[in-house]
Amino acid sequence: MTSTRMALATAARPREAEILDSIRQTFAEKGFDGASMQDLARAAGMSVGNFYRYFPSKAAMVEAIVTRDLAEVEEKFTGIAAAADPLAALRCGLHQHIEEECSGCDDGPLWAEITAAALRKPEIGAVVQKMESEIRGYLLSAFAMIAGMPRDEAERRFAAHSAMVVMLVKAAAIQAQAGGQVSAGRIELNGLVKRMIDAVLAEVAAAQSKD
Amino acid sequence: MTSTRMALATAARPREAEILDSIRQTFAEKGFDGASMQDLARAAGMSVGNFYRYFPSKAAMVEAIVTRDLAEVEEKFTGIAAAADPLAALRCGLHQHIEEECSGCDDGPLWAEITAAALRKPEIGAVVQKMESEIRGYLLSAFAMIAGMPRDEAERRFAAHSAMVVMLVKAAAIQAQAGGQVSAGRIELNGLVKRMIDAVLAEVAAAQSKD
DNA sequence: ATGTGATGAATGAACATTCACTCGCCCCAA
DNA sequence: TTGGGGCGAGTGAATGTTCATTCATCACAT
Repeated sequence: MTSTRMALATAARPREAEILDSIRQTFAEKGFDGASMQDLARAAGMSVGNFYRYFPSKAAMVEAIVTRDLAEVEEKFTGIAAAADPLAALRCGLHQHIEEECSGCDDGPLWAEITAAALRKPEIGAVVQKMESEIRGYLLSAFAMIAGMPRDEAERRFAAHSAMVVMLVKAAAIQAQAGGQVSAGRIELNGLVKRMIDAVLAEVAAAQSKD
Repeated sequence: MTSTRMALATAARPREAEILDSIRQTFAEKGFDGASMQDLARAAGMSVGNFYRYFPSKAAMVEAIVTRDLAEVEEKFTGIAAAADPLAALRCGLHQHIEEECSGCDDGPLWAEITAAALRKPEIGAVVQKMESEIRGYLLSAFAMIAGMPRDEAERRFAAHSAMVVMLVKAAAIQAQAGGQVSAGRIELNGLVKRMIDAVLAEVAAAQSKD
């Protein structure tokens, strides 16, 4: 997804999206509280005063980031829902996401910041909350398709499974950016994360035959 | 572990430990960058000037926090190593830790902050890195006992497993503090986390019979 | 007296937020 | 075609606040 963003960076596209990219990077580099308004404005290539016209507060920035990412996620899930084999498509999509986070796309620091900020600032907590619950919603819809059960039954039986997938993906993204282990260790861990995700999906798929 | 800290809070114990507790809370409440030196000093019940005598920088505070927590972890692992059934002891210890993080002990925000800060500030990254690699080391030693293999073989085969356990425990602690889901949902997720940990441990234990 | 642990006011830098202002552009009357 | 006038993006200096860090000073036990 980052590649898409990068590819279009030079082309004509709404100003706000470009600004959003610079905000992402600045938050990732300096932290949520560490990034000053002047840092953010300068990174966006504009004056401080004008910057306030776009984002009156940091919470508004997080909201914009979340909204855009959520749209990308939704797109992916509509693709999965339309696939001939939703289970395979979901599995593949998740594996790919884990791969991407490991190399190239460095969203880990950004989400570490946002996660931490969400636990302190209620406005941000609410925004992040909403995002995660929407993603869990997409997952549950996919689970319902996979297990061949009504949506509300999937909700009852697989709420924890959806939460686990979200948690694993986020944790893996954050962990992938921790510089410590050699690359071999990271790859091994990523493989294990993928197997864990497979195990969660297997439990969902197993409900199909039982019912 | 928090309970231990709390119980001794009023009794006579080294000053630095008390200060450390107040620092933990302040970081958790205001964030790593959000907490000013004056905030930290006031929370510790002392003047700003004197505070610098104890901790000349925020990195030093993180180092002290990490060092103390690491000592607690080491204690737990020596207990596990001495147990009649190390697998059961490790499993039980991990489950208990997941339980604790869910209710009562709110270390989630603190570790979210430290994790985020570690990705930005190299000094903190190094400290956190060292802590996690030591914990992975304890886990690997336990794995070696459980699987009945030399320590270096465990290191080769289960590096990812140890990293996964650390990741799961941390992610669960952070997730447990996110206010969104009702308590029922949290408990379900905790149960699934425990099962995931069990699955990882089962893989380690399974190596025993094969070899 | 003297050393030790503690204080909190002082300093200058950095911060969030506002505001008076410029400039380029487009629409429309003449 | 032209020119004036309004509109909105963009500026950066000004204001009052908070920050990290230092240091002259204090209380007091020895």
